[in-house]
Amino acid sequence: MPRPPLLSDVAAAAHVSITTASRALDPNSDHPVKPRTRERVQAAAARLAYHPNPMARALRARRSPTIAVVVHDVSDPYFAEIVRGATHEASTHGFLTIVCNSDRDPATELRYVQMLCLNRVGGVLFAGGGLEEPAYRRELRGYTQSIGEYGGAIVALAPRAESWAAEIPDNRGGARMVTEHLLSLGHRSIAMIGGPPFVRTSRERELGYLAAMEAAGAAPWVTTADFSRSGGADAMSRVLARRERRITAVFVATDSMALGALSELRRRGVHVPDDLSVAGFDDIPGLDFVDPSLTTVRVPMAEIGAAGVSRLFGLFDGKPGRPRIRVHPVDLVVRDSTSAPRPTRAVRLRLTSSPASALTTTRHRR
Amino acid sequence: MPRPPLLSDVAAAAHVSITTASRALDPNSDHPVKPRTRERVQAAAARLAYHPNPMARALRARRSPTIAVVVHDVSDPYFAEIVRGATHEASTHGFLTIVCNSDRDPATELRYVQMLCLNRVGGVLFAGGGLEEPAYRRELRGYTQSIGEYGGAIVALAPRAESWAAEIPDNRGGARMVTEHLLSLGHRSIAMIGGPPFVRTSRERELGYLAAMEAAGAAPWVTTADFSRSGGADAMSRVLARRERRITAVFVATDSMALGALSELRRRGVHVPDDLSVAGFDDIPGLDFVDPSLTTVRVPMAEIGAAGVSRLFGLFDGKPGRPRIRVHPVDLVVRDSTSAPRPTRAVRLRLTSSPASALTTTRHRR
DNA sequence: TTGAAAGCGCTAACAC
DNA sequence: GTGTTAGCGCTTTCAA
Repeated sequence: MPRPPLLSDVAAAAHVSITTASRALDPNSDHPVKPRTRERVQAAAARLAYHPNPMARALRARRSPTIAVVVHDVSDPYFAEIVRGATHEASTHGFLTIVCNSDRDPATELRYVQMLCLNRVGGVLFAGGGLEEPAYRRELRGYTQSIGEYGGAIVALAPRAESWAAEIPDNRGGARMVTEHLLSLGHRSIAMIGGPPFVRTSRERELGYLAAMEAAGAAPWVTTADFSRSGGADAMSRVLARRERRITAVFVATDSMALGALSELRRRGVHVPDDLSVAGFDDIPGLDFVDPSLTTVRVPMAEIGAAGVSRLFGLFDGKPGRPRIRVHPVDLVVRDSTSAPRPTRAVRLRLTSSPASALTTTRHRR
Repeated sequence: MPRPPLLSDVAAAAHVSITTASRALDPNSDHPVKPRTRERVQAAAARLAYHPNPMARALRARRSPTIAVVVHDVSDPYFAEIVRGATHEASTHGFLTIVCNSDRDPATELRYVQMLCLNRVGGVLFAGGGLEEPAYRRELRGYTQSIGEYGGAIVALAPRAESWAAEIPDNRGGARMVTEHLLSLGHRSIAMIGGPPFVRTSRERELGYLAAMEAAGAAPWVTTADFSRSGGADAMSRVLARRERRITAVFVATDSMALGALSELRRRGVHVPDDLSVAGFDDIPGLDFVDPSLTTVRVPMAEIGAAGVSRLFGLFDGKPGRPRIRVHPVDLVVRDSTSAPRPTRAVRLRLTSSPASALTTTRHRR
């Protein structure tokens, strides 16, 4: 196989100059080209199987046909799903997707963003939350600013302090919804295992929980953990250790932590949902296969990844899109890990007085 | 912030030509440069925070400082781990990593590889197995060949028909090991749920199982499924439906399928490991948190991803590395899903009595 | 030891 | 409508 065909080959084959060939092949060009000439060029290009060299283009356009996704951890199903959605969408635009795994380390993330900036990627998706730390934010700002200067776009897929365009799940609404589900089953004593307090997603989910609890006149109780399975397990121990009041249900801020929590409960012989109801958040793949299958809030992760990419392309074309922050609706998915609390006297009273037809209202959208 | 500094800025600041500046800054250049000049240039570069433009370099070098990983599905923990290992290693070399998600669709994979080829990526890691289909192989060969022609490297991370350099897990040895573990516990009637027969990884794992069974004089029995959880669940039904001979243990070719199999057993009230021992393969993250925790074969997925990238860099430097196929050792990880077989009677009772009562307990299956 | 000049493959002023 | 020319930012002949 000889060297790949160049634009000059096409031009020669069609008996036109390189410029004309370029124009005839560029669909976005508004420069006039005689229809017959265009045809000839296109035919030649097709015959030679010509494909423009993206690097030469990129050098000239000062921007490469790639987008990047910055995640905390690709092995986390939440981020993996986002990456899947994003790569798919990007490929439909003829863009390649670079994945940067920060390992939750600010320095690593910063190094990546610098490389992205140097490489003039078309756009960057920040899939996870950012630190509030001033030094980090300042340096990040420097890079993202220069990305903006050469025409690159930035979109956040989680709530952040930076005022970027964003495509985020309805964390607060979802948390309220799942808490209300628990309340409607008759639970009053509902604890929450939240994510790290300095992450905005954690805060939003906590706010939803608090709002629902307050509206119901129930007393909230929150403990936090990192987003890991083992963190969830440890937090669950803390919930169980609490003696002031018997907890009958726990809302866990992410499915990963909920999985850890479930395993801890199993270890201790606490039956779910009979002894304790547990609900998660995200609906990562495979929850149908755990025992008991986990009630959770479905976040359209892949769709959010794809929407982020679409947003990026919108920004290229100069349309910022409003609102700046687009919130994606989430669904409550009721499975087997939640049920009415075990009939202690007080609880039974409530159940009989209020028609708790919870299961019929399970899949409302917001 | 003004425009990023160019090599010409550095040259001007150091009072040398851009040629000299380029040479002074290039560590691989063997062209002589007076030490004092070099120092001056380096100082200027540091002062201006100069970073060479990768796109300009790439255009000239006809190769970009990126590698790509082609996976079947990033959401599959197996591939996600490989991606994690690969991106990490690539970043230590200053390379960015492109992720291509084929969705197990040959046409999609082919489109991606073409884009990679056009974009002159430095190297490509094929993380999954390939099809045997001639048309697919021919077209793929065309692309990979031209990748080779411009100096790009290719490495496989799973056994393939193509004669590329490869870094693969010891599928056969691992399968033998886990089957021997089952045999040593006293099992004789061990079924296997294999992967798709046209995937080499499946075949290798099956070969390991068969070898162990044969060596023990035990009769093998294999059924296959795609690599999904639901496929594993269905296959487990088939195992249980088998009546010719009582199965006491099942080796499942991947953890994902094993997870599906476990959920099916739970649904039917078959206790693991008392009624049936189950072992998987891969050791994807989170297996400690399922119930019962799964005995499996640990594949160093992230290490294989990283080794693939190292291999790529070795190939750049012209050292093919031998052997062409490097096999990574795997470990048996014994957890709670395997134990000695129960006395005959009890098992038969459970197995025959369970299926009917099972269906009532399922709710949300997809 | 240094520098001038010619590209890498493409796009876009600016003529004609 | 078409072509000529000048770069995008860098590396590498070739000459001095």
